[in-house]
Amino acid sequence: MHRLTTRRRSLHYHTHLLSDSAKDQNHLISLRLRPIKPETCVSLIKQCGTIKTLKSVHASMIRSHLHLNLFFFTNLVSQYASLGSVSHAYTLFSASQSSDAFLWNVMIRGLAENGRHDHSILLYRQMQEMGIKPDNFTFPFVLKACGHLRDIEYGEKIHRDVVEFGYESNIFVGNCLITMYGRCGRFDISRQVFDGMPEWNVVSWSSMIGTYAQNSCYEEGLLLFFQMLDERIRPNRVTILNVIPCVCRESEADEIFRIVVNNELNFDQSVQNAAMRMYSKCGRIDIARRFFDGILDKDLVSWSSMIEAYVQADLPIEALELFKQMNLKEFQPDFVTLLSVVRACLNLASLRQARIIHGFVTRSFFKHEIALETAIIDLYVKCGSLEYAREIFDRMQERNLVSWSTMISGYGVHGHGIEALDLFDDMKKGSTKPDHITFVSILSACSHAGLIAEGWRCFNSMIRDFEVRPRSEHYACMVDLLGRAGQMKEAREFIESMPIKPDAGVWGALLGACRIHLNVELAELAAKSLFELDAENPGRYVLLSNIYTSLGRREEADQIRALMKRKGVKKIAGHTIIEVKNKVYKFVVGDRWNPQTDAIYAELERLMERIREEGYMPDTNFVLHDVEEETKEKMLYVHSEKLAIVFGLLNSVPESVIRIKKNLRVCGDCHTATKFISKVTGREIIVRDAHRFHHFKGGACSCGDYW
DNA sequence: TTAGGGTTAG
Repeated sequence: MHRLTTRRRSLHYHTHLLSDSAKDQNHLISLRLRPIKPETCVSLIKQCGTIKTLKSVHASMIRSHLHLNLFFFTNLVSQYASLGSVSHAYTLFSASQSSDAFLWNVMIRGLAENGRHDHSILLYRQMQEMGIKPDNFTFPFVLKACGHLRDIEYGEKIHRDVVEFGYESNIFVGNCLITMYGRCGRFDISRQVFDGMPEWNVVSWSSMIGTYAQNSCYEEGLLLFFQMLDERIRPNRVTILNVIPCVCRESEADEIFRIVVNNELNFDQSVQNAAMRMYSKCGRIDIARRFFDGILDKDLVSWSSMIEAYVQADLPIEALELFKQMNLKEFQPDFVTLLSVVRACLNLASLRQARIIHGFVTRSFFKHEIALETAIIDLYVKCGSLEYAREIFDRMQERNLVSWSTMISGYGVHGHGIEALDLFDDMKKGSTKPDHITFVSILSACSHAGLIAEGWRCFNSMIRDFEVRPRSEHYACMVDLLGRAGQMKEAREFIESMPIKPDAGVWGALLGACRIHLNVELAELAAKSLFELDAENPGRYVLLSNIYTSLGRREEADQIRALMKRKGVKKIAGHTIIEVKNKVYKFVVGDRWNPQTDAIYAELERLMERIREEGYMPDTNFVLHDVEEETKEKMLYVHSEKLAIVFGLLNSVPESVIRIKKNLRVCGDCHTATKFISKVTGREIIVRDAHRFHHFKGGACSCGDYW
């Protein structure tokens, strides 16, 4: 990350140099005309806009036999550093015969401002070893460096120095302490410093608010902001930038916006960008878009923020469209933008889009950023292509824990348990140690593939070999593993033997297993806990209701539906998406929005007839409504999965693979029907559901009917 | 004092 910051900084300097070059030309000409006088020396140094000019001034000073005293030295060091040349500054600094705190401060600041935070701290240490006392200018620079490095230990040491040298009541030092502790995640100490200060300025308030924002203490941040207004302190634009991340409600957003207007604060680009994010976070993507459209000179952050807003709002198509427009305007996406765009694609499940974005990344400056490469591996996994995912994984220059875990879980969700285990073995041979997430990946891979003995082996090796203590997620994976395999008694005993209290994930795994094996007794036990622990989750109620329906216990199923209504829990509407000829189409149950609706329904009718001849029997247990059998069958026919598949069949070349994505778990009847469809049409159909992947081919599914 | 996000599972 620091590398990126430096890169951005140098880019900034570059433009800065260009704009100043004309001014510098005049500067150089005037230098040649007259010798340098001591009294004009410092102002000449400060006017230099490029290293080249500064070097000429420096040379003229030597040519003019000017005595380079400490004051001139310090100004030269400072100017070299602020023009981005730390090496020149440091050479000069080291060459100085004498030194004082001023010179050291300038060098420490120069290092910190050029992203060399660790060196800046090192220099602070050396300064003390040399017996030079730090002053009220030293502390802010070096505290800032500690904040950047998240080095709280050294930050605390400097805090002790602050007390020792008697700068505890200095408002500037205090403000920097607040920020340093905040960046290190200790907002509680920041608050102690804030409360202990003898006086505050607008920076103190802003820093404390920003600290709360950074540590996700939004309530506290907002509270302090309004307290600040009560104290009649006028906020500035940085206060606004700091408080904006704390805003979670539309009414608060309106209030902040009103304050900006009333105080006539500069509504510049960064405030506009922030306002945009504020409204998008409150769920008002429309207002965010209005702000975006209103920004006259949009910068990369504006575009990036709006794209991310669409991703957050689960509007991937809009996000990608904006990305396209951004490229047309010849904005080069950077690391942050690309990560957003990858996440947009992830929600779309479009392999074609994944290829395009991958191409973009490959041509960009950031192609070997591990986070981005890993995100793309995950993207290919989620778009159904393990081959591409593995290709990138194998070609990575560097892999970290996350890359390994991603690839392992990729094999897992596609039901390739053996490959996941092989990769896990490879990982163990190297220097990367698996963590708790790797174990979730490998255990769920075993579960998806029904590998019970291997699952047990992994679970037992967690603490023994890797000192990873099982968490509730791992217990949930084991319950899932045992339950899917029908070992219901073992699953129950496993839960009873847990050393920690089972959470919703554990009970949910048991309930899911009960749905497959129709075990009402255990289902009711699990549901009892779930209706307390996870009362808002509609999926839990639907599962139990389905179990009752499957066993013909309609009254109890009705009771569950009534319970949902009473509690105000709404079923999530299912939908399926499919991409055809570069366009993404979305289907809901009984959908008639598609322009090809008539053709789809006609083909559906024909297809259903054909698979019936092959032996398909509609499983009407998956229809919740209390209606006649024949109507039930009709309702199954129009499930979004089936509509999307038929649409895919109608609009793709023979023998191509059909890929669809469902937002919920695929319905049991659709699963059976899809197996038959893959057989009669000879097509491969890949379904991504909320849980895993199903590869349908020749009448069978890769999940082995476990899901 | 300050800007967009932070990759893996469930």
